[in-house]
Amino acid sequence: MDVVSPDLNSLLPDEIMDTEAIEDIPHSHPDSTSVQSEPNDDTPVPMETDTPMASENLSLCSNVTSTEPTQALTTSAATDTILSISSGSQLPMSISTTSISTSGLQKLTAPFAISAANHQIILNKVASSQATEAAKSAGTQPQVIKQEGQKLLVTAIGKSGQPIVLQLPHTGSKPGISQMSGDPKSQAPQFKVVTIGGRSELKPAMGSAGNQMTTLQAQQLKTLQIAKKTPTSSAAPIKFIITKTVNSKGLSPQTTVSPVIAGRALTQNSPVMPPRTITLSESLNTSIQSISGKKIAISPLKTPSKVTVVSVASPTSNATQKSVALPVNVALGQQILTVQQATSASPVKVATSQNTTQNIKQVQSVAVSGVAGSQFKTIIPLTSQPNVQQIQVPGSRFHYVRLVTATTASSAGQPSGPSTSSLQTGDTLIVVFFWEQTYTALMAPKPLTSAAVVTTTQTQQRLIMPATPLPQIQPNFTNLPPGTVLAPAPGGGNVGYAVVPAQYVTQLQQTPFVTLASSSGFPASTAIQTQARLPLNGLSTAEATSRPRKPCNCTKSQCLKLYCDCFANGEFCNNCNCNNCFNNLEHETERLKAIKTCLERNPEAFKPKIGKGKEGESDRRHSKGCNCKRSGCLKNYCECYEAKIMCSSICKCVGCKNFEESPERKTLMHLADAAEVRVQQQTAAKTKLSSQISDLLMRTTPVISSGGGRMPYTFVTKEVLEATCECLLEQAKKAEQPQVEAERMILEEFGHCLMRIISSAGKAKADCASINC
DNA sequence: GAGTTTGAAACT
DNA sequence: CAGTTTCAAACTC
Repeated sequence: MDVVSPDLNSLLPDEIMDTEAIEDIPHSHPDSTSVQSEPNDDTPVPMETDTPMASENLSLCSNVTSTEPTQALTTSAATDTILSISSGSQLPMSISTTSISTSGLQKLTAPFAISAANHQIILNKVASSQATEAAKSAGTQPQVIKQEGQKLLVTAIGKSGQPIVLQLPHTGSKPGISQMSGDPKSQAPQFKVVTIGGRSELKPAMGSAGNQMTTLQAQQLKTLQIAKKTPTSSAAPIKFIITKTVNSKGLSPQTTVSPVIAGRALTQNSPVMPPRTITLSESLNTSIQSISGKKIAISPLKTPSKVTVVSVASPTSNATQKSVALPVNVALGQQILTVQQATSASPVKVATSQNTTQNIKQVQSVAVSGVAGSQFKTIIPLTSQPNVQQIQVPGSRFHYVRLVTATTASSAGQPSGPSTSSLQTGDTLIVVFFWEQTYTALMAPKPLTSAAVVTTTQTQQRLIMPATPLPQIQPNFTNLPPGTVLAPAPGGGNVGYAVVPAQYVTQLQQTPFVTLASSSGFPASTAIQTQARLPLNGLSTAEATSRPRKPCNCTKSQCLKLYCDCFANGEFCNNCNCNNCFNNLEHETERLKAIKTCLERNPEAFKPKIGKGKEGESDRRHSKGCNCKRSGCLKNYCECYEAKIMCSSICKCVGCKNFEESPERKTLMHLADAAEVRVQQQTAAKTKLSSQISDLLMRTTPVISSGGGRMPYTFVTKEVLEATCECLLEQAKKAEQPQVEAERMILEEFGHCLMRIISSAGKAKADCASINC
């Protein structure tokens, strides 16, 4: 019953394999700077990242010591079941994924239970009903996972400053997370949604001891929630999908990453100190492995502060996937941002479907499934998860889900209630993971170009991160230019992450492939709108309008060098005049590489050259100083002058006239000020005129945009035009002569027609038939 | 708009 | 690190 293959055992650290030992390991304090449990150097740790840091182990395993390897579940006919476990390290986890065969599950006399010990999340089967009892004692409704035909979806939610911690209290033999009482005979596929993250009130579900809970609370542990799903008609094996794991503070020993099949994790690892390494890993390793009774390390969290990002299912086809590790390191000062994508070398089996989606809806969870039967499902716990908000974008096939903490959601003016899901099969889910309020996400062009992207490698999801320094990742993370694409999707990578400041989303929205900007129906209270101030209906926000950017004209640099102002400012080229531009989402790989190169050359390449003084502009100065020789620093060639600051001692300019007492400078400044005043006056006049016109239109058409009213022009339908023309012709016939009189009558009639149209529009009763001569 | 000037960025 | 080249913006005509 407890089966762990010898090979697997050899790969797993002792802490994982020996649950008894794990239980005995005391919890370390969150603030503790010492690692209480060091990884066993002698034991290869498959999921270990290359960073020798303390980490936490997230494991799916049996709480029972595996003494019967031969009992490992063998692949059954129903091979849909996939237990995906990913490694966050660049080293592909050989045991990263595990498939659970239905037959194997049937062998289990006891249901699976998720237990945690020694900061490890252990999904194991329970040999007794203790788990159920424990859960009941904890006051939680026992969650049942069918042994057959069920899919277990595990996800996690992170929050700003408090990444999800995949840590569970030492439950020992009393896993209280989920209890099983499934009907072994049931062939109907069922879903179990394991939500890691969310509210603290769910912690009792963990079934952990009181002291353990304390540890968990201190660690801001996110709870596991297993939602029962109604069985579906088709028999399907259990599918484990761990989408995200975050560890805010590492108390426990080793290991790293923990993403899953389609899960992706951005983990920031640091022993106890601020993380030195940021690992954004996508683990698509889907090596199917038997799990019955085995201990399976899902993804050990290697270090304390881990920020796991998102996890949108990456649709996979039935085709065999290649195991590809695509580490992309972005130098961030001393940090290394690692992006890893790994696909499974083994055929990925996907289960499906609309039934799944519907079932998930029943549990108020969001499942994203691919199309054509080959899909992947992402679990997004919406149920009783105040920190999850679905963002509906009318007209878009893509669904956005915002994962925020309650605090963030509240500050963002989010509705308190959980959002419901309306995802359909084939839809693409975009998870917006907010650490800060400025987080937002957008979809890459590729998914929009083809429906197949949903299930193929073209699918990309991007995480947009704020330009503002992240408490967890700063300061090095700030070196990343806004718009940095963290995870390219080279060679058909399924997922990509883009780090883009929210303020630039507006810019991106203006691009053809951005879909967030949509018509009415976009929730005004959504995070994206409130936080990123996304333009609506193509209208630029005040922020966008106040920040005009000159289009570049690059011809040779591909806009991937600092010659390009767009690139230098961390922006994507948009409406530029550049040629062969690579500064866009379509060239994520190249752009990322260029950014990396620039950062290697100058870690502060993307930092503002003009530092802000602490007390007003007088303290503003160029970070490097200028080197002007001929311009006298009184032309825009000079970066100091261009920034409207005076040269400082660090400048190496020759013949500088850009100093306080310079008469030339004063003259130029006066001229510039005068010109600026004129421009402002002109702008104000235009704005006033525009406002007056708008006001006039509003008065004439009071219901143009409210209450489902239609825009005035929408009333000018073909029928209306025809009727109007008939009226004019009729009037012309009446007039006959003289010509001047005819023209007058025609114009008058035209005016009458217009008035009728306007009147109809105003009454929101557009009826073309009403305009009759 | 074409050509020139300029200085930062990139390169050696 | 200095010198040179490349580049694109600023500028001039």
